[in-house]
Amino acid sequence: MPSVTLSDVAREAGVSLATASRAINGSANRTVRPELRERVLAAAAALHYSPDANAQAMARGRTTTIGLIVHDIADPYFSSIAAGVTAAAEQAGLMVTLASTGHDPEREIAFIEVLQSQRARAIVMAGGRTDDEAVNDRLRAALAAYRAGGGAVAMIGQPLFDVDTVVIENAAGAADLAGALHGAGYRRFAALAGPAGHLTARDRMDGFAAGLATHDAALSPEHIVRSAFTRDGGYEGMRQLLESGAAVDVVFAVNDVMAVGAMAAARDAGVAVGTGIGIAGFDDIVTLRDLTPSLTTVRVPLLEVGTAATELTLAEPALEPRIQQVASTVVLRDSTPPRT
Amino acid sequence: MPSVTLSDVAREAGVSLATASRAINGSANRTVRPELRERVLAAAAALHYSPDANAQAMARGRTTTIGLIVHDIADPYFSSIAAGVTAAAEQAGLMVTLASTGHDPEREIAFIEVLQSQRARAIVMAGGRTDDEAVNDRLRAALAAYRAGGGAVAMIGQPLFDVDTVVIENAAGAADLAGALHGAGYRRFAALAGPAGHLTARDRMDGFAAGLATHDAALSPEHIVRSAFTRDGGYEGMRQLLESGAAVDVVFAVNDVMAVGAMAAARDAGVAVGTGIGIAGFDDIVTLRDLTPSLTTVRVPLLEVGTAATELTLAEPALEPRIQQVASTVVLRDSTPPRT
DNA sequence: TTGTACGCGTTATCAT
DNA sequence: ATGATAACGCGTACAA
Repeated sequence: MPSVTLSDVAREAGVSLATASRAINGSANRTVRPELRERVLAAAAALHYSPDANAQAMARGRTTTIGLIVHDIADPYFSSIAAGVTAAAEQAGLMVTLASTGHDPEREIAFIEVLQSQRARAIVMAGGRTDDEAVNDRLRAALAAYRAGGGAVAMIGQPLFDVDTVVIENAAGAADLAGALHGAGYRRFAALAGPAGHLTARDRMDGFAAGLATHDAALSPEHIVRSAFTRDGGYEGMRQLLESGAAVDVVFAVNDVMAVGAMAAARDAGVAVGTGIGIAGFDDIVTLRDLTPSLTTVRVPLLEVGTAATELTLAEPALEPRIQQVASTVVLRDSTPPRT
Repeated sequence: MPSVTLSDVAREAGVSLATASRAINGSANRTVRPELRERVLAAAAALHYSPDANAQAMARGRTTTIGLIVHDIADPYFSSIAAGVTAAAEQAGLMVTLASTGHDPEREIAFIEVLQSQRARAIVMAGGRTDDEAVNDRLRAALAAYRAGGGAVAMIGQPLFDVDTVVIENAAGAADLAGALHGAGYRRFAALAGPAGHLTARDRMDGFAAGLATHDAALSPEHIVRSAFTRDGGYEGMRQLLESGAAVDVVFAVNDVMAVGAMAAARDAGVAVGTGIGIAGFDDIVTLRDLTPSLTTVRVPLLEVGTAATELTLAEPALEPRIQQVASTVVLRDSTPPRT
């Protein structure tokens, strides 16, 4: 209601609007006498002046907003990334606008358009993509339109959209994991591979298989079960695997939450995780570090992934899309004890 | 760069700016002939027109933004709330601006001011407060200034700031938990009480003690240990408790992540959780539902808390601050098996 | 139903 | 160093 404007401050201080503006934003060349400056600041304080960011955005032609689009902010994978993004954004003096899409590409597109309307400086997009090229094309188009308007974009995951991307070493990490498990004495492998079209899941599976191949081991097709990329998917997949009576000594779940579901399924089936059957995941979700047995996984520095993506969008635009790899490292824990 | 404005669209469609505006925003009384309307929409599509949200905000005098302030978005407690807020916001056609403060009140205040600058419609603030009245007063002042500007505020936690609040039944839930544990046969209680000034921790402790009193049981002071409101705090507190050689059969940690730390400490000390010593938490963090043994806790419907808070801010402003209780319910699990 | 013109709160250009 | 004043992109009385 008592929306006090810069004009009010100027009048109160007995100076012109221009001077008030200069005194307050204190931009580069603040050509304003200290005396007046004080008067203005005092007036502003007295009137409880709060600059209107929207008006500033209009006048300056640029906002102070960065958009973050994730599949599900309640998922620890994404919330860790979000923590990195908010930290980097604050560092840069930006506010982050959060969109949680519930895995719906339509909403991703809608949010991109909204962020474009807000004239957000940049958009960070996280979350595994699928191989649905119809959807991908529309996403590409939305991003292209946004970028045409001067916005920067950074993706997190795999380099799919010809924009700056923070690439998570899914294949390499999974390959390393395969090697480590083989080194620990495991020989009969199975995998909870996630949904068919899921690219992250696919990369991890491919990497795991490649890693096994390095050691003359292999993953027979009947030991690969597909299910949702979620805790319940992991549970269901593991249940099926156990029910099939497959002779397996370790199972790789393509992410930690699926591994958690798998552990639960094993327990429910009376199979001891660790001694009875090994289970490994991917991501190293912090909240899950105290599971029993502790979960073997591949650590992805999610927080840094978030900050890296944010910084990418803030850097000088490059001609070529930048690809920034972040290393993933194997963490062997009790869910895959050495097999003698 | 090729920032196409409404004027461009109007010109392209051969109509006035006003008509273009009416045709596109399609507000209540859209007094525009279908024919022209089509022309405008076609022109907008052809030119890839994207309305400038900032300009709209200025002209309309209100934004489409709601702010969310949390302590740490990576914490599952807050990310669950955030999920509720984003969902409710999308429902209402609003974008949420996220601030993760790292538990720093100074940054909370700073963010409130930024959100005020953005002219955000509302602010949802989550996160336990302390009894530091100096800080609380400054927070109160910042919120008052924001509200004076016409913004709505909803807090999540305890009714501390004379604003609409979604109150989590900390005391009642803890009391119920105490009763349930007593009913399960536990008699020698201990508690990891969190930091001294932490109001949420205090409420839960008070409730727990009250619940015990109902059953003629009690919590002796030497069985109350104070430590950080975190996983590591729980670990450390439990370690101290065990080291002290206290004769205890169940320990109540004032939140789930502390309980997780406590479980880890018990294991490291060779004490079996469940059969050896009972452990209970508070919150029922979803990601933690697959712990072994499964954790007895008090469920707080965090997602609904988030949506409820959001809806409170969007409702017609009331004269009195609204207080909305959300029920918390005891969930007995394997970490506190019946004691015979 | 449509168009004209003003206002929203700032920044920035250009004189002074 | 300071002050008018023109943008910025849009919504909306008011007039036609």
